[in-house]
Amino acid sequence: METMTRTTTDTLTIRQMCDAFGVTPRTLRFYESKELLFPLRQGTRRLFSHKDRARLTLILRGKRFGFSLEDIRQLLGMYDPAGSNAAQLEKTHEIALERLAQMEAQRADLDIAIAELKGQLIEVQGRIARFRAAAE
Amino acid sequence: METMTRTTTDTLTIRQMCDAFGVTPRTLRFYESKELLFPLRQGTRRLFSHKDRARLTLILRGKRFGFSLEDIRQLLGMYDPAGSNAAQLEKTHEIALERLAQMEAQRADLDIAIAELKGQLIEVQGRIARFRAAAE
DNA sequence: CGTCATATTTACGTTAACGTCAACTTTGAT
DNA sequence: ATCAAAGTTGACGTTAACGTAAATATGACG
Repeated sequence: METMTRTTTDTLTIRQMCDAFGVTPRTLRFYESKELLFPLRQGTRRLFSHKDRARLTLILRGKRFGFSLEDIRQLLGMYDPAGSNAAQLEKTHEIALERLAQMEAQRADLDIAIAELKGQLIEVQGRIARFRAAAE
Repeated sequence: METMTRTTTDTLTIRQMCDAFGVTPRTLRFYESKELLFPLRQGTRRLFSHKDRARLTLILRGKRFGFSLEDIRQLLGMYDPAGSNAAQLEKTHEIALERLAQMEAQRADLDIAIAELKGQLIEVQGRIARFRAAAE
């Protein structure tokens, strides 16, 4: 039969987590070691909560934007209730403002790049067409 | 028709290039070794043309989007007159279409991330405000 | 109970993208 | 002519972000 992972809890094993997000166990353990994820333990085994899943979503998205794991770790502080003192909150706020500016700049940059790439695409298509026309 | 002997440097030395783009000599030499740049030589010294500058602009932008140098190298093929045969052009076209899709996906993703980040910012600002209110 | 799949820790290996030195050579200015 | 500045080629070092392999543990199942 199948291994019935009938989980009454809303936590995922490391394998379920990997399947859900398309990453390897090594990656999840690595992220935990870097304090990006904080899975619970059932004995020695990791159990990933909903919160971990939310964080992993943000981590992977951040990576797609070219952010380093350290950048991402600091950003994740915002989603934590951990900011228990004023100084912490202030710093988190500062970092977030900085990242926001970064991302908006990146967005503008991206628009330019997309426009240019489209232009070049048309160019290349033209060259291909002329190639074909000359081929007969 | 036109005279072409000018003293105005149409090319830049490696140092001028570094100052203009905020990179190190090592980086430029590295990019050359990876066939991303093709500076001319005056004896043993490198001279960077306008074309090299255009390419470097694209390289640095690509990096900001999280593309690898290899990804970027392939994309740069589009800006070359090097696509001398049909197969080459076709492949370049294919790669460009792929990157374009990637970038448009990234843009959509970025919009979501920006919106979420703004939401969290408001949250954090609220927490800070409450902290201050409680501090008196 | 023994087996098997799944998990864990430890630790060394790998790739990309440069940094950093060392040991020349070249060139412009004095 | 010389001397410092700027440039060159190796070649080894470094960091981030994992990969990979070995030895061990644990829990479910027949």
